[in-house]
Amino acid sequence: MRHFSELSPSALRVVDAAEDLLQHRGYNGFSYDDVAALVGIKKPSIHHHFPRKEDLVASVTQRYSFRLRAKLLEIEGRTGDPYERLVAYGGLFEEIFASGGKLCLGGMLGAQSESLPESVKAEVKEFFRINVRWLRAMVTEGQEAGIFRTDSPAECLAEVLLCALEGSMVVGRTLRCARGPAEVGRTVLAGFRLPAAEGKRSARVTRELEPESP
Amino acid sequence: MRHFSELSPSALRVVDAAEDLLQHRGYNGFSYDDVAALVGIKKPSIHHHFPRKEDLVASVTQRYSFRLRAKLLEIEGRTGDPYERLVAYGGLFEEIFASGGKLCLGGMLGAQSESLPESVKAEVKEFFRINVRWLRAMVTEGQEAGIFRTDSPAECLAEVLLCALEGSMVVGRTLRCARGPAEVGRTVLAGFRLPAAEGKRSARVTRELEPESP
DNA sequence: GTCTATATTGTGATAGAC
DNA sequence: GTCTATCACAATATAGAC
Repeated sequence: MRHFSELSPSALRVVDAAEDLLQHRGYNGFSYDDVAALVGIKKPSIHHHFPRKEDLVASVTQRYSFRLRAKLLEIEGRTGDPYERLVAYGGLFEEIFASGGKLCLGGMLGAQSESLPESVKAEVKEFFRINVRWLRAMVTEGQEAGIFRTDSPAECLAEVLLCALEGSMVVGRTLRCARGPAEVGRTVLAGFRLPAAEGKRSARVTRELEPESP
Repeated sequence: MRHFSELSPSALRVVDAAEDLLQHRGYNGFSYDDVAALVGIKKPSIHHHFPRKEDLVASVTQRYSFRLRAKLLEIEGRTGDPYERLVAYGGLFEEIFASGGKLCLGGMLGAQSESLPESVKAEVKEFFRINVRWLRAMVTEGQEAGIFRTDSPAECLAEVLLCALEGSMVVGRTLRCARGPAEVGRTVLAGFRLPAAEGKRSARVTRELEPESP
């Protein structure tokens, strides 16, 4: 697959439109006609940029993961405290959800996993791996700093936060009175903290993240 | 809509097949032909029982909620301890997920909410309401018994557990190494408990659930 | 209740002109 | 890059016989 950084301006507008449609309606919930209508060109022009739907959605997901990495880096630059970083991470989900009730692209495609072409499934898997890897590193820092519980492995706490945030969008989309991702995230994180750590900040915040290649 | 208890044996087999397809592939991920193939009859016979897809899926969801109510009652009969009850609740999600990687029907349809007919959306909403109402009652009992944190409202903790369990199926379906719903549920619940309450059981377990009508 | 046959529309995709 | 025209097929849905 061509990397999205090599896409033409027109192709990028197609990716923008497809991303929005995907987050609202899922893989089987939008058509090339829908994309064409949003972009303001005709259906065959979409096929010119992305011959198959599979190509288009894989590109959208690839860019989505790239942007996630940038946001995680931005959070790392904003604060060194692992707890604050995880709160900010929940803010990413809140931001998406508040922007018109969109679902996380990973959550939407993950739910529809069994209807997806392999290439798309692989991109979704990579998206979740990026999340879990980063979260695990943050939780590990918090545990080593003595502010997080250690009765569960870091990876388990990491996945719990991810699952709760993904789920909060699914439930919140249907149940009007439901909490948003930000509040769900804060509540989950409160359960991670050791009672003695209330108000405490991490002493060791400069530890580098492990490199991304497995 | 006709109540599912009045459905003929043939119609029930249609509902069975549609439920399975819905949990695997979602609303736009299956067709009347798929249902017909599973049941072993032809497409127009499906239309005879459920004229529109909307009718079929609404019936599936209605029955799904009914069965949930039965399972919640069964849990209440099994143990009086609110913590144990919530662990058993997580077991319901584990059971679904372990049964061929199915998603919770509510989670699947909730994600695709914006592609659903109104009648189906209403049934999904009711499904989530049943969950949250029951969970809130259990959490409240745990709080009053002094085993759960009270720094968050019962409804907030209730929604966190629901969201984490729904999310665990979405993430777990894509990420092979992910925790299952049961472990996610137990980890969330560990975060609900007050440190002093470790090993403690609720003293007051006979409180009735509030009636279902709001 | 089930079937064959058919209508209608939508959808992913291609050919080929500009 | 974009278009018109078109294809092949799948999907929801209906008519009417058995």
